[in-house]
Amino acid sequence: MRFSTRGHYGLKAMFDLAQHYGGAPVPLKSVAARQSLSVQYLEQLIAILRKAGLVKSVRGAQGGYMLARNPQEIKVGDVVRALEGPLAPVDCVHEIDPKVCDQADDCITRIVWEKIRNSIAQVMDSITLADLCREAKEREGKEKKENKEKRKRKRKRKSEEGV
Amino acid sequence: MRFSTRGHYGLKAMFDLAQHYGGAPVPLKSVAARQSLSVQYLEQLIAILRKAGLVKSVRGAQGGYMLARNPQEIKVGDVVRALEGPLAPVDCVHEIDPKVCDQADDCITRIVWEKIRNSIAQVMDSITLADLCREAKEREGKEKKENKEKRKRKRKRKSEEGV
DNA sequence: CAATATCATAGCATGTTGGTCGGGTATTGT
DNA sequence: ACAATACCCGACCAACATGCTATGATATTG
Repeated sequence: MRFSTRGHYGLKAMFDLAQHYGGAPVPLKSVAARQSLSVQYLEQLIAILRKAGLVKSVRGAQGGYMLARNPQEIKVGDVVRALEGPLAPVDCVHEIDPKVCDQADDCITRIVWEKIRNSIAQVMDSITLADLCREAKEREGKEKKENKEKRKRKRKRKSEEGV
Repeated sequence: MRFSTRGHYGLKAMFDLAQHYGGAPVPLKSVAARQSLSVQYLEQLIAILRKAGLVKSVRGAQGGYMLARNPQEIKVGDVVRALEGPLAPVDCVHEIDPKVCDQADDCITRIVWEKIRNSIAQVMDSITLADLCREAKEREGKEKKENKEKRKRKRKRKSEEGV
C-alpha cells in the first residue's frame, strides 16, 4: 500500500509555500531546491494544485507561487486528494464513486476497508498546513536547546581532556 | 492511494476459510465460487499465505485449505501485510526498512505519513478474522428480520424473469 | 488409474509512475 | 525594446506493477 510521489512531493511543496505565506511569491526553482525535487516534475504537480484552487500564481520575472488561502484553512487532505484523487483503498469503498460489487450487502470484509479509509481521512483532515508550520517552529526551538547542552558537554569533555 | 487486489481478494478468501474453521479442508474452487474470484489467481495468493504460515493445505482429492490457527488469532493486518508487504504509504515511513531521506530530521511532512501509517496499522491490527465472522452472524440475524417482506417481492421478480 | 486438488513457473496485455523534452506566454528590470 | 525570469502546456517515454491466464507438474483418494 502506497501513496504516489505526487502526494508526497506535493505536500512538501505546499508546506514550503506555507512557510513563506504572507511574503512575496515563491519561485518553483527555490521550492525545488529546498525540497530537493525536480523543477519540471514539480511544475506538473503545482499545475494540478492551481487548478484545484489551492495555490495562486504570479507570472513573469519576480513571479512565483503562493497559497490561495490561509495555511490554517488548507488541510493535508485537500492537498493529497487534489493530487491523488479521492481516497479509495479498494474500489468498493471509493470516497466519491464506490463501485458496487456483486455481493453488495453480505460482503463483510468491506467494513475493514471502510474503517481504514475513514481513519486515513480522519488524520488527513485534522492536520492543516499551519499545524505543520507550528510543528516546524517547535522543533527548531528544541534543537536549539539540545544543542546548547551538547555544546556544554563538548566544552566539558574538552576541559577534561586537557587534564 | 490504494491497496492492490491481492490484499482485497486475499482477505475475502481468509474470511471464507474462517467461516469454515474447524471443518474439513476447503477446496479453492468453492472459495473462488463463493467470493467470485478466479481460481488460478487465488492459487497465487493462497500460496503466499501458506508460505507466511497463515493457512495449511491438504493435497489430493478431498483436499483443500484451512486456517493454520484460530480465527481470533489471525489479525487482518497479518493477512494484508503478507500479501502487500509492510505498510509504507511513502518510502520514508516504511514499517520495516524506512528509506532515510536527505532532509532526515527537518522533514516535517514525514510526521503526517507516519500518523497515517499508524492509523492504518491500528485498524488492521485490532480486527481479527473471528471479529468478521461474528459481524457476519449478527448481520444475518438482522437481515432475516428485514427481508421477510423483501423476499416476497424478490420471488415475484424472479418468476417474471423466468418467463 | 482416474479424478481431484494443490503446487510452481512463465508469460502477457494494460495501465500507472515518475519523470524528461521542447517548446510556448506573461511580466519585469534595464 | 529586450533580455531575463518564471509560469504554462502538451507530448513522449522507460520502467515497473497489476491482474490476470496457461501449462504442466505432483500428491492423494476411492
